[in-house]
Amino acid sequence: MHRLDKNMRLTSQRQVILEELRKVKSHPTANEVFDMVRKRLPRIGLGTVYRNLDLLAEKGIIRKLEVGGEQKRFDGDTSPHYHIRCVECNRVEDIFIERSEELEKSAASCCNYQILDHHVQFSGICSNCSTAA
Amino acid sequence: MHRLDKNMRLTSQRQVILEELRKVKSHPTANEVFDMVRKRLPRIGLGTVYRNLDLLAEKGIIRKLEVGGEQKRFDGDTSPHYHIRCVECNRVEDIFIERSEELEKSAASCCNYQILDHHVQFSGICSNCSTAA
DNA sequence: CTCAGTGCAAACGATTTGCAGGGCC
DNA sequence: GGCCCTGCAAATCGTTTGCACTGAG
Repeated sequence: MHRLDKNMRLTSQRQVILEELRKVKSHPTANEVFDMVRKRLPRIGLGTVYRNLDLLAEKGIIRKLEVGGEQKRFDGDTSPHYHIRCVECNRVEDIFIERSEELEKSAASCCNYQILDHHVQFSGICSNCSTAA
Repeated sequence: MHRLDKNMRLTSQRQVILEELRKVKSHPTANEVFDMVRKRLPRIGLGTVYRNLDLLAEKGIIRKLEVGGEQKRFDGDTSPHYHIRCVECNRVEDIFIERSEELEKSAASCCNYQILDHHVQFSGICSNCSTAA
């Protein structure tokens, strides 16, 4: 685990949630994480999964994605990158293109916000779905 | 109203919802639209508001925003533009910078998706909140 | 007249929360 | 031993939906 707050305990639940999330590249929902983790910790509760995902995201150890659709998704990879979502199957994948600093500059010059961050969200049709159609 | 489908009727509810949405630049949630519309049509139901907002968005007459936070927001302005959300007060405002076609090109070359669209979502602190803090 | 659209209320799905007990530090 | 964290279940919140009725075309 990265660094924990002084008062943040290293419980087995927290550890397993983080391990499982880092294993996959699928940007799972809380429920999917729950299912993954449940195989190793059968008695874990869904509430615990939600609480830990939120906490880990707050600490910057994982990333919480707001990529549209109904459920939030989580990403164990915190390196800067964008995302694309398939409008057919809702799969979410990484887009590793260089973060555009130009974007924040242009935005800063046309509104009076102190800009903190930006994210680019692509949508499209994945190769799987385009062959299926 | 723009153009309607052959089978899409021009009800007063639909008309008022669109009018009210176009009046504001605040990117209201469904509930906020409901409150705005209710002043003119006191007996309208929340379900009707949801149904019409979804329908209008589907037809491309308005835009449905997935900008993070819990509720979806709606934008009566369909011209291409980005958005910024204040992390303090959750206000959402328009960012009228040129749409970057470069982004979609770079994304296309690093994943095998047929790219349909992209949206840039900025986050920051609005002038109101930064003076208040 | 017909059928898309409505009001209403109940249903739903994702997420949050209260609480009593458990286990990390 | 304190108190953060857990499991569990009930509560909450945004949104959707079933149904009988209404009104636009």
